[in-house]
Amino acid sequence: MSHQFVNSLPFHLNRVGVKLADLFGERLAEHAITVPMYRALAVLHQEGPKTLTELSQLTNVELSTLSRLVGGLVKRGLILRTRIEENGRIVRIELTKDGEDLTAKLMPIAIEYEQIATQGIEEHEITEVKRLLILIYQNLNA
Amino acid sequence: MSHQFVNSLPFHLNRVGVKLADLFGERLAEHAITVPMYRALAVLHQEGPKTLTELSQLTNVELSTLSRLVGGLVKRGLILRTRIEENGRIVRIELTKDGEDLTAKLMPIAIEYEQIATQGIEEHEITEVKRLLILIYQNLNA
DNA sequence: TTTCAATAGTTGTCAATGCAAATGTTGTGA
DNA sequence: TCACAACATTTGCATTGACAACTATTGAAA
Repeated sequence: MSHQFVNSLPFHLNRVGVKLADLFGERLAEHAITVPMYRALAVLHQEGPKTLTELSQLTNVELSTLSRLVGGLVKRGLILRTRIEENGRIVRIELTKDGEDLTAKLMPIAIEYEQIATQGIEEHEITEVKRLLILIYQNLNA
Repeated sequence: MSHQFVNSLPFHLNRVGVKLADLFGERLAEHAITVPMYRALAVLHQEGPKTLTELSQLTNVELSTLSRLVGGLVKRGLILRTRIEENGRIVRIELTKDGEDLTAKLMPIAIEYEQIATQGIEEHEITEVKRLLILIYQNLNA
């Protein structure tokens, strides 16, 4: 069978990814939060304090973009950014109480959209999709 | 189980999508083509002439962005853009010979990356992922 | 038919993004 | 310990991209 762009994996991935981010982004906007911001908040909530580089890798947000994004969240009192004592280059990024509270309010919205997305699909099928997406990611990084 | 962002479907989708676009985009850059440009070219190649709105829906590129993107490709002689006779509002967008030729050269690169991405994964598993991504997309549009 | 709403596309403006250069800090070999 | 490479983050600058406003054309109601 010849290659058909509109049936390719990248096409389907992009289409779903864009749509999901659009919908979720609309809802986040009510809280003056963007999707990349949410990614940062959610990772910090789940994984605890991180350096900028770590956070960049975990959120797939480019370093310079993330640096400014974090700056904004610091100004809004949602994030704390401190140079650590042991190594003056490294920065420790963590949620404040306000940041934790806001993230806790936003997570149900994320869950809601994940539920909408996976309606009528078996739990084990979603698990399988995730497993394959992890494999694909590993392939791309090899 | 509590919701874990770094195990959520959106997380995996975004991660793979960004990585794939990065890698493919690097290769396209040698031809002065961006990923959104390639999407437009590939859709036109596969589906034939389209209006701007149709092309926007098929490529998931925003209208105003696409308008300028198409403008650029017209200047480079890869695309033809003509107002149709029956309806002066509508624009007919199609590949030129040069556009067809270039797209034919780029498609193997897309196929190459799809192969890299799916290495070691069974054909039927990829088919299944695509099927589920289509379902998810439908859920999001309902 | 005339007016007004709807449609299709383009352009103005400004925020978001990313690369590359700059800053500041730590590690390392002579 | 001194010079310099490597590292972590930030900032300058130029591009991209999106929303909203605008233009042009068509359809539809009065």
